[in-house]
Amino acid sequence: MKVTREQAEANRQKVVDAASALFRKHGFDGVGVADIMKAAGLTHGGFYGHFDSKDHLAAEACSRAIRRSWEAWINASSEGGSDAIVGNYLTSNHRNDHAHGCLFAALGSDIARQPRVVRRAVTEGFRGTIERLTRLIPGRSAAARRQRALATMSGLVGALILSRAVDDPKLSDDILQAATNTFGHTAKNSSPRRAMITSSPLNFP
Amino acid sequence: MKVTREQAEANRQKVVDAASALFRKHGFDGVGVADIMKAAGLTHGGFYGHFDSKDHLAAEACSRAIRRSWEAWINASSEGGSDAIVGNYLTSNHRNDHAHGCLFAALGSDIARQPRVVRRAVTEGFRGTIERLTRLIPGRSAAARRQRALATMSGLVGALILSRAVDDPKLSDDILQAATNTFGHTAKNSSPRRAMITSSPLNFP
DNA sequence: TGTACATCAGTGAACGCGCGTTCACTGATGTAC
DNA sequence: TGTACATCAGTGAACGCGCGTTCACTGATGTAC
Repeated sequence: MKVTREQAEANRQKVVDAASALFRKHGFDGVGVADIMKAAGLTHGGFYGHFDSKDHLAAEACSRAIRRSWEAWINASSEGGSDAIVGNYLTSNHRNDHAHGCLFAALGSDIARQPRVVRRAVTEGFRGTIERLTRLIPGRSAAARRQRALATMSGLVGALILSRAVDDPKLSDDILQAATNTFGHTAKNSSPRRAMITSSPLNFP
Repeated sequence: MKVTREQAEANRQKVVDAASALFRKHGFDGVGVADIMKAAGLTHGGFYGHFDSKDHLAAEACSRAIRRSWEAWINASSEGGSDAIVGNYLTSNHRNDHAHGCLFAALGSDIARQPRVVRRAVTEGFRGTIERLTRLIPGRSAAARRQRALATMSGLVGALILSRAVDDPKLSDDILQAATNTFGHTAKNSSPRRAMITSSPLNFP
């Protein structure tokens, strides 16, 4: 049955949103076109009226996931600078909620194996994130700030991925804790601390 | 046709080695049992004489991949300490050769979605790596050294994953460079450098 | 040591299933008059 | 504004393919005598 043009556009957006959550939760190969359409309240047959292929949807879903989540973190952390971002990012809430968290952490090692469309979308999303992060980070020169942004990003993404990979909750917490202390506090050479990592002041996106 | 017991055991090892490379290169879902057996010079039918399931092979392949590669880096870097490890790890050779590189970087974000056997194997491999890394890293207390090991590991894995995800070679190099400067040099607050990242003194495992 | 037989590592066809994609169809929407 | 028709968003069956796994079979190995 046909549907109004606005409804059709709204349905399209629901599909992208559903994909953006499901891909992050189950991986690109762990979720099918039919699953995504079902989550959006539709049937799979109509998929190709909206998208050229599963890969094209994946590219859109990645762009949106990156923009949404990082915009929220960066906006919420604009006053606290990079330390606030680290604190908002490295929470156990974020670790436990793959579906709405950082796409680089949820799908990072898969992206290198994805087709061109997806990699391009992710690369642009990454570039945008780094640009905004660079503005928030202190440093003498623009180059120094960008370098710190790139390194901080690496530390955050790596820590979240490892904390999720590991089977032991204690070890997982240790990883988040170590990364929080190392990347989050300006005083870098401090000895281990026991800051709160169990929840975030920001209910992350 | 039957085969000597030693030959059978050798074949089994070849399968694990093939799997360890192919999984890192193409992902768990990107390679099939038949592909692995073919790479080991066998046919797929004999697979279940050696392994209970694809997942059980994956667990063994992960253990071996982690042990092999990290033993090599740590042994080769034992004199230079953590700086040497960072230098040996964050090379463009390593970035370009997924099949023989760090398993955490190659499959990191997939591991959280793998069955128990695989996650357990990876967790034990990670623990072992951190223990050895902790011994190499300077620091006042054991806790401080372990914290530095965990954070350094996060930085390395994250940087390699992002440098592979990104579509633009220049940006990819920038990530490796930033991580090398940040995690590799004891003088942490130095401004950006142009150290060589294009190749490693060690032809990594 | 030599022979006869049981064992079992490896082979290749087959099964069942899920996936990405296609397609004929439906019926409400949008448009021409 | 009202009517008749064309459009097209969404449906659900179907197709082709690849995958993990099973199984009857083969023939060299290992063993009992």
